[in-house]
Amino acid sequence: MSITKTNNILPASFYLRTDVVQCAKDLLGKTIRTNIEGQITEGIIVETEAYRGPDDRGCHAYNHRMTPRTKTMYLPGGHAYVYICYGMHPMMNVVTSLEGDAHAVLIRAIKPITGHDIMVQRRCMDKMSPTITNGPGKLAIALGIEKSLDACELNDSSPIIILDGGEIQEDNIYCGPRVGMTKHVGDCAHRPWRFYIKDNPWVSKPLVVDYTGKW
DNA sequence: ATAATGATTCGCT
DNA sequence: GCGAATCATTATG
Repeated sequence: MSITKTNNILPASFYLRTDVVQCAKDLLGKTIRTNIEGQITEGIIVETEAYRGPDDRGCHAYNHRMTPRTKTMYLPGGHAYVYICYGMHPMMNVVTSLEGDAHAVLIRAIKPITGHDIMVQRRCMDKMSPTITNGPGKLAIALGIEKSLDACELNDSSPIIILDGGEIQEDNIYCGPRVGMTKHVGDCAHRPWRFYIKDNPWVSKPLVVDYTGKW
């Protein structure tokens, strides 16, 4: 994997696109950086999932559901949607599309590139290992992302930003069913909206190699 | 006010 | 591979 990182923040136009599935693919290879009280950590996004309210049963905003939690998803693209899962795990999502259109991309795994020591400490590990950020809850902890950052905008003065970088070749993107959709009936459960970089050791789960970028 | 659920993780077998 | 941990969030009364 040769991924280039720039120091350019992704422009608002990246997030304001109306195709959240495409945004999820395009976020692969980008760099997420947090600055939490001066502690800088960065990682390359290697796995994502698309959630598309209102027609997606797997999405919190399915059927236009509006609650105190989900209202963040209705913000315009370029905001963070952070919520707590299983009562303890923070999940980092990027809101996309236009205001009122509840689409978001869950970041499921990153490859650490800056601030390894800080991440190891936050994860209470004694050394770097692939398990440090290979899951949505894990990477959020490693990056210091907490629920209090919910609804914050991803601009140059935000504690969370995403930097542009080289695009991943289509041939190097695999897709498959999203994780945790088993109970959802209908074809929503089978929509291959989980994306990951092929053969990347930092993804959360081994490949479910049924697809190669086609659906 | 109460009960059910979960876009997970970790430890143990 | 399996099950517990643990509580925010939601729906319902």
